[in-house]
Amino acid sequence: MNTTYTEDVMDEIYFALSNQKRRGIIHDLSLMPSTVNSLATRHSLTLPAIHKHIRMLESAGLIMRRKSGRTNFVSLKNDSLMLAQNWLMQYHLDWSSPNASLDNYIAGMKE
Amino acid sequence: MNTTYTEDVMDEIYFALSNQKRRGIIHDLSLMPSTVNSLATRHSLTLPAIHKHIRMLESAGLIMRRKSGRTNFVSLKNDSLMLAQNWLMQYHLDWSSPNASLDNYIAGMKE
DNA sequence: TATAAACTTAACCTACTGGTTAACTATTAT
DNA sequence: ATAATAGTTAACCAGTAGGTTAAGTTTATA
Repeated sequence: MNTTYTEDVMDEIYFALSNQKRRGIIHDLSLMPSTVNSLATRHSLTLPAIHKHIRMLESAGLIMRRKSGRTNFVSLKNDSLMLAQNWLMQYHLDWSSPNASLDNYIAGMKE
Repeated sequence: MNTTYTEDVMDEIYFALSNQKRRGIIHDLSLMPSTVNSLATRHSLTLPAIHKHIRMLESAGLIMRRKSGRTNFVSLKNDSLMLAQNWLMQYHLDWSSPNASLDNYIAGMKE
């Protein structure tokens, strides 16, 4: 099983989420779809700038676009967000017992 | 309430997660704490290279280090992972109804 | 038909990533 | 005391991010 493809996608997804403006865009879109122009205005970005963010988000599979006339409607696509979350979820298991293990480990090594 | 500090941390966390090797390191550490050398070997990275990854992960609050003699033990720190997950969680609410909203939205705009 | 609107693309810039090799520091072992 | 181990730091490099301004394209409007 080759997991490299998935890993590359994960890289893209997390990178897309690593920018406050892009997280803001995702937040906006979680409330309702929007246009490129409207997103640019609300996030105080020029059109070329928002364009780049949108392309990144789209390439990561986090959003989708649909053209209607000259207007581009952008909306959230949930699949990739789920992928990111699923990865994080696997480390949720033992969050109840925080960092106790390190001391034990070091103690064990010193014997 | 100023959320900028938290947003900057979020940037760091997600950026840290946007690299396969760093995710691999986190995975390793989720199983047991490790040393810098051991991580370098297992991920086929030179010491300076792994050092940079570790510094990023530490700066993002995802891991912690403890020096014992000349050896550095690295272990997972769960707080930041939780922060990242919490952000993703808020978009989990309506994942049952995927992308139906866009068509409705466009239809609404066209009236 | 001419103009405006809504993007898109190109070219440019500074800063940072992720790796390298080489040199350095601090601790442990012979 | 010398040498090996474990890690850090510095200097370098190609590639990319995230912004800019300017120019181009497609669709709607007056």
